[in-house]
Amino acid sequence: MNYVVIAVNKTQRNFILKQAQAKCQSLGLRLTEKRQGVLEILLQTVEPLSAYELTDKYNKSTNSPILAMSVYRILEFLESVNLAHRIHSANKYIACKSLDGACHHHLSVILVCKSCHQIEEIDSVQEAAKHLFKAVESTGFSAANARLELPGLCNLCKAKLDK
Amino acid sequence: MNYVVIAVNKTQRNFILKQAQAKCQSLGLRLTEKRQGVLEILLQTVEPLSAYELTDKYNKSTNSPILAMSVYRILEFLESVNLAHRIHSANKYIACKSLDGACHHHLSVILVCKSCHQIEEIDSVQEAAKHLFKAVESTGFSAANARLELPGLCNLCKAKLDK
DNA sequence: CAACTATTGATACAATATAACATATCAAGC
DNA sequence: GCTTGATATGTTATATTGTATCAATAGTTG
Repeated sequence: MNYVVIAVNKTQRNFILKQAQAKCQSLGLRLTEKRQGVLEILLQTVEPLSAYELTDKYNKSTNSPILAMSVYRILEFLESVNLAHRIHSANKYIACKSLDGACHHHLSVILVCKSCHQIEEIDSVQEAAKHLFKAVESTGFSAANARLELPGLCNLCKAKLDK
Repeated sequence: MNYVVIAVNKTQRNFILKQAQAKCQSLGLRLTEKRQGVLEILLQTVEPLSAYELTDKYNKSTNSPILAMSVYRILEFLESVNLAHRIHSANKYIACKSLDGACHHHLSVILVCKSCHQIEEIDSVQEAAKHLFKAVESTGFSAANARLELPGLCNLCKAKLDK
């Protein structure tokens, strides 16, 4: 069972957006128009986007443009409520596409393909991740609420390289 | 048992440098003077350094200065032979301070303290890391030779915050 | 409405990283 | 030794990513 998907369709997008709205409200925060707009673009996009790419996409899809500066601020906000993730190894950003309320985020695992640069956030290794976190915490380090970026080769690229 | 240390003394540094020399030689590669110089500075420094900080330190300690461009290239080289690691979440670099031949690098774990920004590369969670990697690989993704950056709070900072 | 806070706009700039081409150094074969 | 090819470094320019700062606007609360 894997509730995290790569490409979300329109229905899923709207569902996530509604959940996002609810989440912000329950935290006493505002998912403003611009913030929602940024999140929507991230949700519509399969590959991770840099802040500037995101800005461009945003401005091509609207007549009230936004500045890169604001996008950075909005990304920070979205990250703080776990609606978006920053991929440090690529300096890019993705929407969290979990459909089940984003409850696993304290130890989510993100696979980063070195060849095609696609990102996949997987839930199916929760158990193993939990063990690793426990092992780490037994050293005295608090690794709570961490995201794990795992570089490697995805299925498709491996197949291509095998040819 | 933990063979990875944070601060290495002069004896350890020389030992690591010798191992590094041997390693490069065995790979048919050259650990040139500049490359060794960069590695030495990384080894002498506890905190991770940015490429530019590294350049400055290098140039303060020599009369044949180096350019940031070269430092980037050298870091790339050192990384390719696992003598240095890039900390993506900080855009900084550290020397690998493993004293036992750097054999664990296909799944090393690096702890990054969000408060003091200290880095610790730990070997003591090998088993748990191995399991996680296996779980990931069972999804079809090849995560071999990956480094895991784990953000969190280190022992010392946790103690401080408890006060 | 007034005062306050949160959000966004706008400009400037810092920090990080890479591209492109030139030059130097080293090792191997002649 | 000399040439040649490969590797390494120098040099300059520029791209990319991210932050600081202050002004303006929108939303909220009394």
